[in-house]
Amino acid sequence: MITDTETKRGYHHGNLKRALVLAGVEILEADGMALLSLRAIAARAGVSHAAPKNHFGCLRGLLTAIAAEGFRRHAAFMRAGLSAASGRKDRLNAAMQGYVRFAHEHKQLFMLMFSAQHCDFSDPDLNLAARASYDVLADISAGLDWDKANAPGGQRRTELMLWSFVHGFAQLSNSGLSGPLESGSMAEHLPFDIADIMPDFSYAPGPGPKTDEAR
Amino acid sequence: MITDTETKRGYHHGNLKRALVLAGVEILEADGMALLSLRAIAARAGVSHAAPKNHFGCLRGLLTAIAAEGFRRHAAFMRAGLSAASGRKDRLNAAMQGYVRFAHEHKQLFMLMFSAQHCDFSDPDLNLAARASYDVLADISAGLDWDKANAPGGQRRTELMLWSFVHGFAQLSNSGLSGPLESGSMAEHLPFDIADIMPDFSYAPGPGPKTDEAR
DNA sequence: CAAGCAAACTTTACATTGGCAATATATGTC
DNA sequence: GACATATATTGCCAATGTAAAGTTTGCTTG
Repeated sequence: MITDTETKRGYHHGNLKRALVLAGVEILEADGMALLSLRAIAARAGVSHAAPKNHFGCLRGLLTAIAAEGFRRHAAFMRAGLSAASGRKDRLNAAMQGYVRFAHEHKQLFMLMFSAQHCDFSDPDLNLAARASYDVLADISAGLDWDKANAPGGQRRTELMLWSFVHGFAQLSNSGLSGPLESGSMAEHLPFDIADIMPDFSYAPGPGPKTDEAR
Repeated sequence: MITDTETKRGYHHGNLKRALVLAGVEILEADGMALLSLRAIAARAGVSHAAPKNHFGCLRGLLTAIAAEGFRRHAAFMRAGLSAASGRKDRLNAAMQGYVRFAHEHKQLFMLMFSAQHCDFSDPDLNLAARASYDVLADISAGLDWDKANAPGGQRRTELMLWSFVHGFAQLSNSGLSGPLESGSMAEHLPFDIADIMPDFSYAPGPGPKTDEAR
């Protein structure tokens, strides 16, 4: 019987599909995107460079699978930081800080995860993983009335706003373009507390009239 | 005398450096990033594949120059949309909408502009161009008191917030990851009016009390 | 148990790519 | 006009992704 661990017996690998994804992540974290070639991944998994074709169609398919793994770790990362927070606002902040911290601690993987050049975003598996990651933020922001207009679809817009904001910051601070703009430590975490910049947000338990309690 | 236009006389090109950048942008817009090879760019400019080395060191250098050109067009794009707007709030909205619209109408170029894999963000020229683009948003947001805490460095933080927000939205809507989340038309422009989501921001001419003109 | 068969992996081959070195040609300066 | 320099070309190389054909393994079926 073949275990799920890194077993490998002779000709047949056992679980090459998983091994390739893991090898890819390792190379990504160790050497960066530039050295993440199909041949390098295959070599690290101990197979020939043509082996991946059986499990993923081409390089793009393999990179897509690696990105999906990245999204799963991304979601887990946010949830882990979340468990320490108690209040609703604290939880929201923790999730967003986790988002940025993951991007910072796994620059290359994060870069791949959002690279349309390398990944196929129409892939169901990647979509599912990305969606799960998005849902972490969405769940927390449930009931958060950030959209004062309270228009139909306001919840979705609030989620998308949160995501846009935190993702843009992560991307910019990672790119180094915001580097010359700000001093170093700022890039490692969100320099904003949601409660500071958005002092008027309020949690609305029901679809009642927008309360202006926070002013 | 050699003009700045697409002149080319015999062996020496005249202004190959510029021609290569333009050729790169054209290929990018027509065929996408996947076909943007050093050889393809050189061929389109009508020179051999080794010619670019004299002007840019390697492919990375050329791509960096193309990205810089992208940032200049990006800034010009925002400024163009800006001229139609009158009020301060309208101008802020116009700039942000312009940001997103440029990203949408020039997906590939926008992608390259923020790709750390292809560009050298430490390049002075690219930095200058990116900074100029950033300054469009920064100028408009001058005096915008978004940071309620009004802490020292609040202006910088406000700028960075705006940039993060609009850039994140552009990136996500371009990636198609927000596609399954929202209906199509939403991706083409910011579904938020700054005045809607931020009804309490106020322009502070001096350090006086924040006026509530925007409601 | 044997034969067949499909899946998994390897080997080989090939077109394309970016970079390097050597060479050729044009431009400018004395 | 001659020499130095900038500019561009040719030829070459290692590395890459993909495709096709060949080999091994494990499962199924008679």
